[in-house]
Amino acid sequence: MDKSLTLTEQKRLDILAAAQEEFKEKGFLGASMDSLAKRAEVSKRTVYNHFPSKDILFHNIVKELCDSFSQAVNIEYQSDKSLEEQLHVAAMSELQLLGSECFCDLNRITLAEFIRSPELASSTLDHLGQQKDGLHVWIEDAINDGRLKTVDADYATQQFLGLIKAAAFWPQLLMNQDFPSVEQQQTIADDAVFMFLARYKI
Amino acid sequence: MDKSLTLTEQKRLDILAAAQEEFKEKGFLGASMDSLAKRAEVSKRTVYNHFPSKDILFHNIVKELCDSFSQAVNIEYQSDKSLEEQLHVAAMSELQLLGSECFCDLNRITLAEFIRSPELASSTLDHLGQQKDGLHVWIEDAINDGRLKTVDADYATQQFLGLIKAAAFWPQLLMNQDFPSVEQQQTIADDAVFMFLARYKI
DNA sequence: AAAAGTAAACTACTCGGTGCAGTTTACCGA
DNA sequence: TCGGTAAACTGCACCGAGTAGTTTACTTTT
Repeated sequence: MDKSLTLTEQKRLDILAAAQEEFKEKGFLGASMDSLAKRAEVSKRTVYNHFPSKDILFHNIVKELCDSFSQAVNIEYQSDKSLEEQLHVAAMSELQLLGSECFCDLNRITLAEFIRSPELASSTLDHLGQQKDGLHVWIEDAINDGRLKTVDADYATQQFLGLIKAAAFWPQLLMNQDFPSVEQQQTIADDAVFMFLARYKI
Repeated sequence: MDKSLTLTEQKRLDILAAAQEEFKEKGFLGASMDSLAKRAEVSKRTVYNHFPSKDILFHNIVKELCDSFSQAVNIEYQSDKSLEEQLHVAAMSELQLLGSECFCDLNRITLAEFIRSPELASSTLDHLGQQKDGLHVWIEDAINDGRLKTVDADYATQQFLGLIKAAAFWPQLLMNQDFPSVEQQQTIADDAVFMFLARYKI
């Protein structure tokens, strides 16, 4: 075996990559198995040898993409550091995630289908095991440490991420806006931290 | 002419109503003209007599729905009232809009298609003439009146609405969450106003 | 030689859209 | 109020294109 994988595995990867593009561009219904096979430079039969149906292929794509983000935003509460500093790191790390190509791809692929059938959304997210958001845990820890007011951590997480996504996610997803520059990201993060702590810091 | 419309107009409205449901449930690609005609209790030929193609029918639906929201959130800056009070009114009025059945329908129908083709999004929004957001103007006025720090009004509007939508729009659209109760809406509005003014009030 | 890949034809649909013959409705002059 | 005409509606068959998925007969990899 030379540098890399067996041919079969390589074909499988080609198919997954082509399917990801196809689904991203045309959505689940619009994607065609013929066009997808052509894209992967693979016979259609080979596609069906690897993935028995379009649905199964789609779920594999979604799962693969989700797995690649299972780590999510990892932030550990540290009682010896300032809340500002820690939250700023969290915000920048979230911004980096939002700006990453493949995270955006995942959302383009899934959100359109999720809007149409929210039950599919919840079932998919359940299946992936709702990884408790790192920020959520951080807020709980900060509350328990007596440094944040006692509030619903879910709700507060929503607010913090909402501030960031309003500037660096939804406009890009829906309106093709450019992703913020690094300086703009700093501003977005600063503002989110400031507003959040203005409301919740003790 | 009495209250009721001519039969032709009535059929037209039946078709539009059925099409709206069909598109909402199945999306543009998933919607079928046959199923839609059956829903409207109308011959398929009649559908095509009123609307020459599926695309044209779709655009009519979108336009109709958009028009019904052209007023948007109307808020007039008043220098003799507190910023808190005015913003709170704006937030509650935005929340009412987000909670309205038909606004949600519009978004279910359009956003899924917009995610897939942002150029369609911007062309549609251009065509509808981007009504300058009332809140945007309000912020500019408040800045000019020297009561808010000088900032990009677009960005600040985004933040304010982001705080609200994070709790009362996206979770409902994507995860089928219940719309916030009136008390929850009060909390959401209070928080958004507080955090916004903490950052921008002079 | 077994396992996997290939191209192309094929099945059994569904869909957007059209044509048409016959029926219903709206309307207008008498 | 009546009768006739034009326009609109109906149902159904039909077209061409495209779909997911299968089968076949053949070639390449391992």
